Amino acid sequence: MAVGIKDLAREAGLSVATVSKALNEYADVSEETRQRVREIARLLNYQPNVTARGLQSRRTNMVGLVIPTMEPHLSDDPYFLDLLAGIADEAAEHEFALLLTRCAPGPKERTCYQKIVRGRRVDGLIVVRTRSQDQRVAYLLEEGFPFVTFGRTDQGLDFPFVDVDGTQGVYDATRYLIGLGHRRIGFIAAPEGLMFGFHRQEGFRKAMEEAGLAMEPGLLARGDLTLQSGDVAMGQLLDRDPPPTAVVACNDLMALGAMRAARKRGLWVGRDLAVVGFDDTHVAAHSRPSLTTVSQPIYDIGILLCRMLLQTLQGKPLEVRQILLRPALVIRESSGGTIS
Amino acid sequence: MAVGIKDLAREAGLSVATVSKALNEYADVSEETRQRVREIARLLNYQPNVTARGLQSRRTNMVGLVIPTMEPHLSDDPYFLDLLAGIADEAAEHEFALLLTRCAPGPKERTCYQKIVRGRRVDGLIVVRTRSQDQRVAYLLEEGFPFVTFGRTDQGLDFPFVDVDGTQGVYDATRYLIGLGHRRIGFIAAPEGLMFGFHRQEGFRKAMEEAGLAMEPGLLARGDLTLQSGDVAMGQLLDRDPPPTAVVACNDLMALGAMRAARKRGLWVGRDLAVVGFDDTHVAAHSRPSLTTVSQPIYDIGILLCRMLLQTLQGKPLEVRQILLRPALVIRESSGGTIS
DNA sequence: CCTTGACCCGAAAACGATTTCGGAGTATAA
DNA sequence: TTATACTCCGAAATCGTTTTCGGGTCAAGG
Repeated sequence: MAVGIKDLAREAGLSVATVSKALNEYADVSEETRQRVREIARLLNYQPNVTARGLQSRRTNMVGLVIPTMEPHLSDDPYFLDLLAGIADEAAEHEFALLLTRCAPGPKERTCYQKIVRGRRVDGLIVVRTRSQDQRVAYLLEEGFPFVTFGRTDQGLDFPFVDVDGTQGVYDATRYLIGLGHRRIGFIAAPEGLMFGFHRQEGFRKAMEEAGLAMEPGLLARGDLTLQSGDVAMGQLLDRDPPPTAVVACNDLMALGAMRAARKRGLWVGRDLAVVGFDDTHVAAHSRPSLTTVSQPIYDIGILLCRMLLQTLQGKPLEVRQILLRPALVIRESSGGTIS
Repeated sequence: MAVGIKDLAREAGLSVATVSKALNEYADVSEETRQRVREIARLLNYQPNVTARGLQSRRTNMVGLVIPTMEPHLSDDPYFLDLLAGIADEAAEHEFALLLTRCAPGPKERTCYQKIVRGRRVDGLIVVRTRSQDQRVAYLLEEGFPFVTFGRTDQGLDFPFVDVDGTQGVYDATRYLIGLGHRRIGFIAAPEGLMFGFHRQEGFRKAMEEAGLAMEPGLLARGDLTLQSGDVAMGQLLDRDPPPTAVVACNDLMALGAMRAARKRGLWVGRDLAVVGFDDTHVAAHSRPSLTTVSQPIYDIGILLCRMLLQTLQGKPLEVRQILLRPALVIRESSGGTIS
């Protein structure tokens, strides 16, 4: 059933070597045989065995991505899909494929990466959702394995990355709220260790400090990025006396949860209370009230990440190894809270 | 840098053959050497080269999935991500990885599949979003390549699949609307050729027919599954005179678009007008008003699909080759439309 | 006529593992 | 003592390509 290069050789009355060279644009094969071989290959629908070719060339033509979420359901992070789309599209553009795995952060993670790296399962990796002390980055650097990350880390290592300036984003959002007159602003943080959560929180701190506003510990809650946790966190914030008049959440999902919690208490978000999120996922635009949030071009980031990785795989050094994108504040209904 | 089986052999003073057998639980190697080899492998952090192993075993330990959407951004189909998660999780469970590609339906599609199949890039494929005359299914069957689909087709071919009974789902939803007193019910259909769209529309037709209600052509609009197209389609429906009092959309996204269109015309969905969707994506639960929709266990479907595929790859015949799941109507606010 | 070079082609060695098969060594039975 | 069986181990083939390197043919040049 499967037709190999030997079949072509037999059919053409040539050696496999010549056939191989004919198909791969070698110079030392006559134009005539090249055409003949091509024709036969077309007729027999020949496609070279990727594995064999990979063994010989020591390349897999695949980039890998390990999704590091805890929960089985991924839709909690809707932006992952757009990121994947960007990566897959750019990869396809260069005849690469995307190898997808999932592995929760933890002790098994190292093994997972070892299998991929030492087993040469892919040519390069894209690491997402970086952590402050990221063992994955350290490991890949130590192995000298090609990779690019989405996000920076906090361990003083040098490696190529693309990141969104979360500090700037949340800073802008918070200043906007302050500009509206808000003074008691709550913050729903991400789990500790997540680099993007840290940066975003920094933006909040900075904006508040600049405005001479105290950051009450009581106005800082922490969630785990899920909608439910945003609901719970918002409940804690609203229990304060006096409660905040505005709340910044570390991501859209928690912002949505926060809105739900407010609603349950009879508060009208966008009037009694302002809420802003981060990510500008599709839900943000179509929730009621629509969510004011900070937008990052996630699909394009996927493209960018993949492009950078592929370029290093080709041996070409990157002109720009580290990219920090400035996100944009998107103002919608949820931030129209009254100045209390 | 890379440590191969030869390195282990040299280190252990054994032949590569013995080392290989020691690591692979062969009987003809003494317990003592087995232990020693294992220890050395552990120390050197040996991981067998996946490509070489694959060439020998003629298996890649990968399942493939080609995403067949037209648009670059995938979030239009939020459920894809959960499906991927299910597949990836189940694959990981069996030491498999998921190879992801994207290829829009069209003439290039066949080439894309040929490369994968004849190039033996993966051991088996998962085909999603089946079409009535699906060339992909026909091709895979013709090649005798292992695959499972999410969705049936309309070409009288026999192959393993998992599907959700869209007819039943929309039937239930429509009957529910009829039960509320609605008589003029619109339908926003999916692009032609998509099998799930056909089934869902059938459910609508059946319910209407049973209730003795006419299916006016003017109350049938067609979208392309995006939110925008739902908006447009709803516009057309509301231009009818008299307009429908309820609308069933083929998926949640178009339902959301429909709600937006209604809102733009000053209609209050859930009071002036009923809208129901299909999929029960996360947006559905958190839109305002929340969306009444038909729910399918998409993550579990991913698990199921992958499990079926892996089982056939192991040579075990499937006890159940074709699975039709019954979806559940989830009643929320958007269907609370007045009986006109 | 011999040499040189250009032009094609094929034998064979990789790539890194697995798997077959035979052989050496030792213990047991005749 | 010899035959037999059993335990381990290693040489070599294999998977399907690519790539190196040498050789054969033929025309042109000396």
